[in-house]
Amino acid sequence: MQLKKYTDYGLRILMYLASHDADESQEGPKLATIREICDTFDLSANHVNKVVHHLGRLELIETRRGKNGGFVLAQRPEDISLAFVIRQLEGDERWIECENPYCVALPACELRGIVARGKELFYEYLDQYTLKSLMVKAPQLRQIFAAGR
Amino acid sequence: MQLKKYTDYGLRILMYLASHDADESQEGPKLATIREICDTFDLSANHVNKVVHHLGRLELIETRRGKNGGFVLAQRPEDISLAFVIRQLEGDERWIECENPYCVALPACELRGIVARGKELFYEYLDQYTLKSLMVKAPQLRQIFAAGR
DNA sequence: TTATAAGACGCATTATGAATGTATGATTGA
DNA sequence: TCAATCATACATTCATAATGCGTCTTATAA
Repeated sequence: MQLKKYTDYGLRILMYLASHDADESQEGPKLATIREICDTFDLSANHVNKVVHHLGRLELIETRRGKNGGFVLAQRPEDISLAFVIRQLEGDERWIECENPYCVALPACELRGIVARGKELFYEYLDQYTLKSLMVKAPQLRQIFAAGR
Repeated sequence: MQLKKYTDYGLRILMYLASHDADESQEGPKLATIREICDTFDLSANHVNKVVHHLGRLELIETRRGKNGGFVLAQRPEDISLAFVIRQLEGDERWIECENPYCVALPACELRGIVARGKELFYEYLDQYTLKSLMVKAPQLRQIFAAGR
């Protein structure tokens, strides 16, 4: 019972972009690249590649291919809900599996509903927070990220 | 992000025992056996073996070795918190991993605390429920379990 | 006291899925 | 056209959950 690294990477990428965008507010945000992210967080390019692609499909970031390509946030940090990001990247599966294989107790079992409601509470809580909530210490983050490249 | 089958099995075993105990209220509960559980839920004996052992160490059930051995609930269903059972069987790990490998953003990152709090909310919610809460449809469960053997 | 039925428990193996890697295509700018 | 960049399919590795096996210990009945 743990979030996937995949999800973790996605959140880190968004934080990186949020810090990056704020940085260059004058002349519009410069595009970040997969390479940059990998250098900063010491991650595998292939994996980050996939997460970036996924974030693009979710329209959380805008990607641009070709030379000088890259990506930026497609929404304001305060509009990106952590619940949404985590749910999407995790895949929003059931937290407990009752069919497949089928459990005989299922027709009379209360557990499924209880766990499902607990899960919803988790996400409702996360829904109070946005990418902006993660940027409370933005100056420090900018410094960390700048040092990494 | 899903509960382990191990945890699931543990909960099923407890439900089985709760239904079973209530059944024989006259002359004290008869011992259930691993074989019975396996037959009822169609699970592997080896796996159930381990879960039973674990439940015993947690003092949720009393086990008896030797011929005519088996196990019964060691506490009343209303005293067995679902939060406790799930936490223990899951192993109560972090839902997000920030060190190991270490993430550069950690010193300025808000995510860890947010996820940790969400996790606590999940368990606080579960803490409202007990094994007894799972037995709302006890008669139906008894019937299902009886048919299985 | 012996045979047997039960759990205890360590170790080995298998299965699953996350994590990572490789390769190539598509797109864009210089 | 070339090089940089994301897009995407496919393959491989690795971690660990899940399962299996064997043997020990304990308790009871015959």
